[in-house]
Amino acid sequence: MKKRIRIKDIAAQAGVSPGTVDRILHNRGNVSEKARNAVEEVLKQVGYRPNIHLSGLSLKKTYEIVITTPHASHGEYWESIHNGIREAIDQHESIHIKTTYLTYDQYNIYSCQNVFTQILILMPDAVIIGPTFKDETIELANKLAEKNIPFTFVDSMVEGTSPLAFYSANHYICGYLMCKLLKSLIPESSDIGVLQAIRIGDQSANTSILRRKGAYDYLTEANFSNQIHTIQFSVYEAQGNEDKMNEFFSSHPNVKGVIVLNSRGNVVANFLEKNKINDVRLVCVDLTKPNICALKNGRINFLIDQNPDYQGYMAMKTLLEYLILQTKPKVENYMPLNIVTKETIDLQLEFNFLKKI
Amino acid sequence: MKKRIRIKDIAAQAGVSPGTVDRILHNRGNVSEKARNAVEEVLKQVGYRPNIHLSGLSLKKTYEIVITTPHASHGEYWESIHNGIREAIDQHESIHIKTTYLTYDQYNIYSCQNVFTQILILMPDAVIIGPTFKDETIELANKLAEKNIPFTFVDSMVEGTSPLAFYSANHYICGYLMCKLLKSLIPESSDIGVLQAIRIGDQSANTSILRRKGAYDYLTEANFSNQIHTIQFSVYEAQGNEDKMNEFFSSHPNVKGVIVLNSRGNVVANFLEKNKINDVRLVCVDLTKPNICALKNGRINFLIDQNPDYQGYMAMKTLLEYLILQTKPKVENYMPLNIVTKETIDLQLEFNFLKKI
DNA sequence: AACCTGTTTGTGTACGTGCACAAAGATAAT
DNA sequence: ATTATCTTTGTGCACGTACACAAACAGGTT
Repeated sequence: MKKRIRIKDIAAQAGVSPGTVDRILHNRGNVSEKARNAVEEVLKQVGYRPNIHLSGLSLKKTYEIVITTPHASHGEYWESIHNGIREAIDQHESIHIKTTYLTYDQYNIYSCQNVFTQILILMPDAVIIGPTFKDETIELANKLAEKNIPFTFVDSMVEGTSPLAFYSANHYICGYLMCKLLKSLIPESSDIGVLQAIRIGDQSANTSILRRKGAYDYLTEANFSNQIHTIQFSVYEAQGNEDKMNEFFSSHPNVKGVIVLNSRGNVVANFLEKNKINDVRLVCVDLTKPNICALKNGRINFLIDQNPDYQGYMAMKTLLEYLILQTKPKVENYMPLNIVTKETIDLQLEFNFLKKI
Repeated sequence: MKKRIRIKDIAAQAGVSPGTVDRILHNRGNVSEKARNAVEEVLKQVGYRPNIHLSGLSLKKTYEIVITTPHASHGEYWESIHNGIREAIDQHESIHIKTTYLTYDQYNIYSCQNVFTQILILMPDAVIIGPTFKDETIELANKLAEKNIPFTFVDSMVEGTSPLAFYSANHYICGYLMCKLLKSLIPESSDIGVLQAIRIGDQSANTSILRRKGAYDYLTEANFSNQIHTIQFSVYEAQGNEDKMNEFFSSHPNVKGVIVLNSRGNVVANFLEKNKINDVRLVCVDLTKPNICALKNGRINFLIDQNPDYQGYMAMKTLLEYLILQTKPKVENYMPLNIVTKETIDLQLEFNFLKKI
């Protein structure tokens, strides 16, 4: 049981006052070469780890942190990320934090541009970004970097930026896995359907694209010789989707398995339910309420959880520790992909809830 | 952004001094009815949540906590539980804790009895129990309850005891799930093998028994009409096991899938590898190094993770919060059962590691 | 009333850290 | 040498909580 090392101890060992050590630890300047060297020498030896909860206790500053993601109302996925962020703040209650949630319409590029402009005006201490539009995100990232404002990504990473860290599912592996699981559920002779959303504008950062690539690569590797059909899907027009699925399933009767690359798996599940199509297996992503429902009633066979709450939690935690302790985190962080079934869903949900860590 | 409520605030509102509030919060006695009522009234209204990290700061007491489990050397499973326990202690660094690890041989009842006697002599402030022998555990639990020493279970719960909480996988569902997954991997016509360890003595708390029940119940529900064969397995005699498996697989050529109810799935995997049996699928439990290896090389198809590190973490965290803040936790806590495959294992491992929460 | 005894209440300090402010040196200008 | 200015260093307080100790009160006995 080794004794914890304090600022006071370091000061004594280096032959200076605690104040001087504090100035060095926080880069406040006004320290002589001599003192700096002495203290840094000691620091190297002892491996000082400050206690963030006590730091917060006497910290005067209030940190302003902006969180920008698609509107949470567009799905519980983003809500979970927001919950994780709040959890991290709760845990660091001794630190004064002012959060501003600036969400945008993920299907409207102007909404996103507008919000990103606001962020730069606000000049926050840090930013959490849930990206959608690639070019806009890169521009924001560059401007933040210019101003030395640290930022983290949740949900996905955008190439060409230098975040403090990102927390994302590995969407490629996710797609790969979905197809592998689906294959184990359907007859050898069956075709496969791949459902994805239609997007307005060009956003190549899109998670669905990575998932799709993973899915196709799996099928290639597994020498899948039957047909693969794509279903395009609009997020807005419910009736149009109904028609499209109707047409799809009647013209492709040999499709016995479908993967849904976005979080709207429940729409397909409901369609199958309504039309009494009982021999089509479904593998989907995201533990949204309707998806959970469809998993429980057996329409969805496997559901992949990307741990959005944990993403948000870590994105915020990382920022706070960087702001207060200058801790440099691991940059690339891929979430575990949890495979959830009818049997394990309740355990999974309870866990996520009590992940009050 | 609601302001945090402090002891001082409560005191002011109740018209007493902070010292009095403190006495009430910590049941130190010597408080008049009048003062107690006034303070408890305020407490009801404001919902005071003390900050455990600051409590630790001025706490004089050193808590002695005993952890008793099977030897960690018997498998990385218990080591993971121990790691979780250490993690919780790390996080509450401001609290003075003295831990004593008293491990026993899980195949030797005398070893267990011996260790449990020692615990009672030590008179610790709290105990974490990883149970194996049912009767001995019940006796220990009763004696601890008599002395008002709180305790938590990890790995499994023993009926007839009243722990502060337990953190365990739902072994029944685990077995059920294993069979369900295995079924999706093998031909319709295949038989199934169920491998379990031989135990010395009678321990009906055994996790394997619950898993087995789950497995059989699944097969019944799914109207499985082929044969189910049991393989008995000794943990000690490696050569004997080799012979047993040899006999088993040659006399049951129609077994194309096996579930292993204990953590030694890798033994079967290695046997299949060595004997070039390529058409038998395996579903196993626990992310031990050899199991991970067998998963990666494709011999094990699904591996179930019971989150042992999280069990240990919560078991310790719960005790600390009870000791310091008198927080009464949720008693029954079943871990999520994570289904891990070749594709997701690396993500899962990285996550467990950085679960530095 | 004066004293003792036991109960109830209030006050003050320590814990580790951040930061404001005072003190002490150092350098330059008069 | 004195003063002013700037740099470097040290000191002390606040934060929220636990706990030791002192103060105040109540009741009973002489």
